[in-house]
Amino acid sequence: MASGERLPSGVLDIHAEAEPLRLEGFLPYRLNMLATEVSQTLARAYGRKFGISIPEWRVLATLGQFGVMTARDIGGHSRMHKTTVSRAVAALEKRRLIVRRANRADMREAFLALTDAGTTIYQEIVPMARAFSDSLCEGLSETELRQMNVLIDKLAERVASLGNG
Amino acid sequence: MASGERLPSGVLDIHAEAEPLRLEGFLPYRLNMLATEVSQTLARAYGRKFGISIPEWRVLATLGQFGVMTARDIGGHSRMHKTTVSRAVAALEKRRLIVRRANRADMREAFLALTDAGTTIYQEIVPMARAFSDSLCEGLSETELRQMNVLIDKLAERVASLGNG
DNA sequence: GTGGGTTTGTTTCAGCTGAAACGATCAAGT
DNA sequence: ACTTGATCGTTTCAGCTGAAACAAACCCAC
Repeated sequence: MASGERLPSGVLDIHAEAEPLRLEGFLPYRLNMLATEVSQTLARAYGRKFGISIPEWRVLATLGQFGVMTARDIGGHSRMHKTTVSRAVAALEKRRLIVRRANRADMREAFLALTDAGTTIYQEIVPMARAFSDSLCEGLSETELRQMNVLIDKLAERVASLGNG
Repeated sequence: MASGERLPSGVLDIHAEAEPLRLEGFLPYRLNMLATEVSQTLARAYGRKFGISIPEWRVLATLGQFGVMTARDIGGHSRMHKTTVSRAVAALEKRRLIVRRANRADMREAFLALTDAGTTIYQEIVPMARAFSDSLCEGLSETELRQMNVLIDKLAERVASLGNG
């Protein structure tokens, strides 16, 4: 049976097989393909150039944006698992791209911040990331871009409520 | 400096720091967050119920859609790495959800197809996946949904050309 | 202050992933 | 037929991921 075809009205086809799912038209699948491709293409770019993994880039990006943060807050903002953050932070600290300073008011956590070297790399990656994003959005009108962001927000809100509720 | 603010025209601020990147407004990041959340929420649903991983579900879905295929074609259509396909196929075959039949015309490859048990599970997952997708798209108008698909296509095409060219 | 429960961050461990090497098969040229 | 090179699929191996266990520090009621 062709997609979109209908049974004669009033007839319930209890015994018919379910219509097969066309994967390439299935929104969750389409979203995931696109996002994976986008993410990996960008990651290849800065990975080749700076030897930075995705979690490491996210830590750099978060610290570049907010200045000083704890590992917990970095994870919260960039939605990374605390173990992922812990390892990315350890790697970046070893390469002296970030520093860890004690919080005397709470010795469990530590304040993290970019070093000068870290800031330098950050400021090299940011234009690369922006150029990539701009190039990606080339061909989308201003209206389409706004629409895309609205749609992402709506879907994100929806999936969050599906996951929890 | 606030986002969107401009320097006085004619002035190049050679020495100014680059504007920090707002991660939560950065399209590649936003896309990835959304897709990951959508994918994992759906995977949790059929994972809990049927003990099926994402690669396994993709193999089932591809075979459910196309009937008989080789591992190579499954990977090509669902964009999975050949080792991922190989392992998903082995697991599904062990559970007798798919069968492998030799291609006498080319003994390197094998024809794969759903068994009755595999078809049964497939036909149970499909409505669940459809319901999830429908529920996700609730709140999006027909127009917005069309627009979303147009935008995904445009971005996918664009990122493909960025990756290769 | 002490004990019980919580929070921050690290480590351990088991599972997943993909690059690379591999065996088997095929196709084409000689 | 034999060699060469490509293709299909599996296995190996090294790296990444997150759940769970853990240590250290915190908070608070008693």
